Amino acid sequence: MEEENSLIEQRKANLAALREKGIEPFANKFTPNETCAGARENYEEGREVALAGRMTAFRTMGKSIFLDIRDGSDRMQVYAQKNALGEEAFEVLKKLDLGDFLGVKGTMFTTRTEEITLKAESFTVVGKALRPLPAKWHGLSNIETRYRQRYLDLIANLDVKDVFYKRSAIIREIRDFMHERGFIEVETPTMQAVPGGAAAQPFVTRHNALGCDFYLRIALELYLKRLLVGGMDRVFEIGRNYRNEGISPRHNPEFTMLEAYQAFGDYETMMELLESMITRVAEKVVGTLVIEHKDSEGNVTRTIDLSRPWRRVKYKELIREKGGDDWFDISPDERRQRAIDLGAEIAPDYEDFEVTNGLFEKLIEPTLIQPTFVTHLPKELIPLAKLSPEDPTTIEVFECCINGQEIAPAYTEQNDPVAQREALVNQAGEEQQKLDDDFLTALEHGMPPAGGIGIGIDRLIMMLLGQESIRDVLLFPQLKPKSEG
RNA sequence: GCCUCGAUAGCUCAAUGGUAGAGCAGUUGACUCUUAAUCAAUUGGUUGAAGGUUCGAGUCCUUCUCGGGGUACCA
Repeated sequence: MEEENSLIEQRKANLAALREKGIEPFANKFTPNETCAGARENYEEGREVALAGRMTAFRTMGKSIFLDIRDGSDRMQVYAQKNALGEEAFEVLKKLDLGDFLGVKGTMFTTRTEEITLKAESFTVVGKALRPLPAKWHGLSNIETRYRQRYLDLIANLDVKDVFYKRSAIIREIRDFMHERGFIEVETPTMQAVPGGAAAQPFVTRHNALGCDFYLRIALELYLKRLLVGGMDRVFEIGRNYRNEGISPRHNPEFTMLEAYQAFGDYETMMELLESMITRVAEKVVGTLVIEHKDSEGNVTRTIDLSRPWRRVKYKELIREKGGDDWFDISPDERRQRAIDLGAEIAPDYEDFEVTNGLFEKLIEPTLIQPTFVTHLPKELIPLAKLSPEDPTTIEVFECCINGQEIAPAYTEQNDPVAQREALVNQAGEEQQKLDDDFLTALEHGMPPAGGIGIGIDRLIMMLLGQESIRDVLLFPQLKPKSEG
């Protein structure tokens, strides 16, 4: 990026040498008639093919050369002989650098070591690499370079590439699933005048022509509910949320969320939806319901069994399990002390329900490795859901935890505009959702009862693919820019 | 934000406070079935940046930059 080094100068010299011979190393066009994988599948001795790819290995044998080219599908060995290509072309080939893009025409054959190989009859240089690629054997392991220059990571580490191919397959399966269930996919504003639907710090941006600030959305919820009011009974959106908060192995400032709303459903409808969706995606993309997470040495560190049915348990039961049967009978001060004694970090300004929730988030959630629907959370925690008739201090919601993380919350959505306004106005705790009057106006026009769910797609993918950091399922995780000089 | 660990050749890594090194790739040469090709020779460094201590600093100290982990914030 900065000053030249000798490796780059060498490659530039090779580029100039090619041009001097009248060869344009960035040829405008070479059209392969097959992929490397296709050529392997359709192998037939003597079959003529044209393949193109990046040269990733180069083994000269005097008057013959073995080299590898790689495209998006696979690798293919190419065999080049001096007397087949002609002396001039052979000399050109010898001056190519690892990383150059090459088109090769020739015929397929099998070497003595039984490797399917393309015997070159002609080749075209279609893209010259002026910088060296990471070493082929040690690969690229510097974490910062892997994230800043993800393209190098994708070239050097095939398992990284596999993660992102699978990420694509997972999202595609999810879309197919939702469409089969009669949901339609919509797109709602990412720039919002009132950032609602969650209580997170937003990013602010400025619209010059309108002369006002907008917020990047922190949730999709309130716009999708407007669509329920409008008669779109089953809607979903897969989109980016932005939260101006800390970065960690489980948090990136922008992350992908799926939210779905189904009119005349409730939180139990959403349980069935989530179980069906995730088990299907796991079977189709990962090929199993038993997910193994491994450490860097390949030892299995945890096994997640997604077989149905998943555990269902009430929030208060889990709290009593961890905090004692009398947890809800003792005084708030005693609860605070007990939470601290148990090892939960409790800030001095926490209100009583936050103390209990601290116990849940710090000491219970991380232990929920197997899929678990935690239901009936205290009403103070979520203002957008309906109270539970059997216990009106709680709401009809679940948080689905897998792999020690919250993967998906779902509610029986509040559709009473008066109760909704009250819940938003009277929110307890530090963080509050902003009051979105346009949303409340929409509710006053009548929203059907509905079940709604939000699925953290990145965390879901981490769980399914055994990745320990959200950065390893995001192609370009957020990093601080390198300062100049 | 706080705590902590780290940054050495293109890549992966060494180097008691005492001459900055290895493998790979690169360069030159040999070789028409190699595939981490092999063999021979060889180039390559402002040790993340700036100061300081010392006869002497990659190594010790201070500040800064970037990154990893933890923690706080994230209903």
